[in-house]
Amino acid sequence: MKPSIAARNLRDMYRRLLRAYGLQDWWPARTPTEIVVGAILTQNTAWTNVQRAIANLRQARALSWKALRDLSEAELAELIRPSGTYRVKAARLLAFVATLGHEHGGSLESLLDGDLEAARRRLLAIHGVGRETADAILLYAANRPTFVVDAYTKRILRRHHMIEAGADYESVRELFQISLPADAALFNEYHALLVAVAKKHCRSRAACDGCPLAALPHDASL
DNA sequence: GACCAGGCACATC
DNA sequence: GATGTGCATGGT
Repeated sequence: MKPSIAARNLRDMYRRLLRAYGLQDWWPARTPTEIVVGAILTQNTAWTNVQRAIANLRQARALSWKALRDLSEAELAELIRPSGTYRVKAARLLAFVATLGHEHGGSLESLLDGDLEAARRRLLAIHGVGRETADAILLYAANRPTFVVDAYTKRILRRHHMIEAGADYESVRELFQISLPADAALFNEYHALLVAVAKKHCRSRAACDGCPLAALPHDASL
């Protein structure tokens, strides 16, 4: 697909979703610390379970870098147990805290500021931070214009013939980056709208009925 | 009871 | 570079 066509399709899709669902206000005004913690805890996990874990951390007054650093891995694991894969995630949270302390003087701003792609590479170098988590942290905690690609995003774009089967993360992200203005509020909203439409209309073939994207060329079997 | 959810690291080919 | 596997909970 020619880049100009893909760009037009992406913008058309956004207009349809926004008209159908309105502003989603995803991951609004919370502390950057809580957003980073949530981004790691939500890896392959339903958001309701992440909220339980975050509630535990808040209850334990552990939602700050200093408090997290002072917890043992076992203590942290116990607090975040409801979010699943808790031993893995405890190690990842502590890896993030350690990197922040050792290489950025404990300043999240210094980690996330500066050239966007450079900041993204710094995040990706942290154990436990992959592409989606890095982009979520940059977008939601620092308001940087990087698009968060998830399984829903790929599925919808695939169904609408906008990407190839098996398209990798970076190529899908790049499609958004080059097709849309670099606007964090837009990227935030677009991603939230994709999740909303997928949850409502992509669970089964029959669920396609009433989908705001049904008028666009698509293949519901994908 | 299977399947999924706002993935990632690691091993293997 | 692509594919397979372990991690582990709570909801449907």
